[in-house]
Amino acid sequence: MRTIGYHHGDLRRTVLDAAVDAIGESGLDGWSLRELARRAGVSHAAPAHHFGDKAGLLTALAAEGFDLLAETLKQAGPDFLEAGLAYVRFATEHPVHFGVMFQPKLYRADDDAVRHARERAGALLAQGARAVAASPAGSANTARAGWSIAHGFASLWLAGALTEPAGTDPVDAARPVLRRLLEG
Amino acid sequence: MRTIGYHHGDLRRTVLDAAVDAIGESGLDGWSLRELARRAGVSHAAPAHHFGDKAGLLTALAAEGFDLLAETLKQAGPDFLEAGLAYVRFATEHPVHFGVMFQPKLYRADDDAVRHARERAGALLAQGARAVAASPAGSANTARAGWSIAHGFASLWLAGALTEPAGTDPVDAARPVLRRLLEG
DNA sequence: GCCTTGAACTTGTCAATGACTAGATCAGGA
DNA sequence: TCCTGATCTAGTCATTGACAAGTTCAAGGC
Repeated sequence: MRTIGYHHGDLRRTVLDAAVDAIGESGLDGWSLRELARRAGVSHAAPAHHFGDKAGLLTALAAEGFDLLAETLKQAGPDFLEAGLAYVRFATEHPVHFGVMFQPKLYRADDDAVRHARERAGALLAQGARAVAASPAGSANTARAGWSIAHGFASLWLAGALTEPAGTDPVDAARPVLRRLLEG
Repeated sequence: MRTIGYHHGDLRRTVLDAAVDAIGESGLDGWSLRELARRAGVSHAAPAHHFGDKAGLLTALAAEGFDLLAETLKQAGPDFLEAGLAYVRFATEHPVHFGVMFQPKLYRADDDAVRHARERAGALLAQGARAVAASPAGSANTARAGWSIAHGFASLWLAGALTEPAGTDPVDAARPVLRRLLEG
């Protein structure tokens, strides 16, 4: 990969990574395409070639996020608790992706790449959530309950709403919480 | 209340409402202070007098949101299921407030009004979540589980992630899901 | 009735941004 | 060698957020 000269060589990835950094530092409002271009050392219009506009960049981020989530869920297997913990791990390890993914108004949710990745993750998610279903009658609601509790815990954790001792691992903190759904 | 003349009479509320409308229509990126000023029929700098800057406006929105949530929870009483459904109702009836509240990077989370309102809502929330706790030992985690499942369901609903028949009431849809936490 | 005071709002301004257009550079294949 | 498409630069314009300074108005003291 070349880093100097007319052609950057890997601008798309570089800008994407810079966006994750910038959003992670300053939130979803604290970044600009021009700032990303400056970080990458290219002209202010270069990112537009790869992403079109701001929404296009977030669309790419969302698609990447659903892909990463699908991979994480795949490795966790079909067990509910493992899938739920994997969900929390993904969210806390990729907070920017997670934050963008579930705000469809920020990007083009009907984009092909996004839709495909989302469906792939959705299938794996349903598989994990189905594992917690006792009675077939309530399986749909049980699946929703499983997704909700994992998603809710991750969201609250990222929002800083859960007061935990500093240094606590979010996955460790999530385990006894997710278990509550199994025990009653 | 006067609507014409040099003094608007109720600019703060008008701009706040306009912000909710604008964000509801175009998302958290699709609005500007100047657009809100135009909608309210005042000069482009008028909103700044009440909110300082963009983050100031979102801070006011967040504070209002926590207040509204506290009221809703108060009416629901200490029962977990009722509190959880009230939480979902609040989120779906005030999606913009809800969306802002749990993105602390968008506003000044250490603002006095916000902190006060958040603590008030938090106390009521803990009360509702405690009602689901069976064993005192697990009560902290059970409370977290209750909050997580309600928050998660609301978030996924607002994100359009839950595929329900059109016209379904979110509170009705949430009831059997939240119940899963009680039944196991 | 007059003046003071402060809140509410306007006008003017500037750097920064998003988006667009046209053009330059480069790599690879026919 | 030339052609084609992808990649990036340079230039531009309306819009925006933020700030400074000035204007209007209401309410209360005298």
